[in-house]
Amino acid sequence: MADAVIVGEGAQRRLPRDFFARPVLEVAPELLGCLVSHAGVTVRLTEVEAYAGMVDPGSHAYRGPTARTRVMFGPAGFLYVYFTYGNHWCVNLVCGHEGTAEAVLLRGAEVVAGCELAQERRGKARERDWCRGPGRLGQALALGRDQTGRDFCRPAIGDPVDFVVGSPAEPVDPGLVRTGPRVGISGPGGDAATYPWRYWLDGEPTVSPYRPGVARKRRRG
DNA sequence: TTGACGATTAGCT
DNA sequence: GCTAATCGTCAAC
Repeated sequence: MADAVIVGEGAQRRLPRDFFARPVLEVAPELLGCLVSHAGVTVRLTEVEAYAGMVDPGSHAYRGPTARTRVMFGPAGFLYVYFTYGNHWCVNLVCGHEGTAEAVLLRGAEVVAGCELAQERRGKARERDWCRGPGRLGQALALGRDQTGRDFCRPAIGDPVDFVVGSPAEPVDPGLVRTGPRVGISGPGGDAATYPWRYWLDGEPTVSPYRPGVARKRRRG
């Protein structure tokens, strides 16, 4: 059953590449409620953010491809995992068409299977904080540098540690979907901070707290 | 080769 | 509420 996410007695189908190969602003809200499984833990997404590549000053891809961001410029259906603040790994799902560098950052989720593993990885954190924030989510799912570039639309043959994005176990009420400015954005465009490209499910305790980006001095040069 | 910065978090007041 | 921790990345030198 490498082609599905297992939750209890149910199995949700892996989302196909066609699902991700669309404009990121269409894909991102539809990911809410979807199941993500990796390394023995399955979560239900409650919060995501869209990043629109080279036209988005808030995106890592804004300045064009680098060794780190190259995977974002490839086809949809691959993981972009980046390291930040000396401690944390954050995971993105590459979307859109090749060359557009669009991606969805997974920011918040609820653990629905593999609770013991998630708790072990998250130490003494409370259950609602296991995946509350992109760094925590990455830790609970045991994601790191090795996962960048992984094709999550195709079963990992011979690899017991698969990464799967599956359809929701239960339909999501569209009336619960909220949008707002993205967290921590303070890029050179300024306006990027105001784009309402953060999506979350209203009332979910696993949605991370909003924090505006801090204004910084211009980099030298 | 260098050093400022960061799509954050945990811990403390 | 505030801030230290921590290190990969990338632009500048």
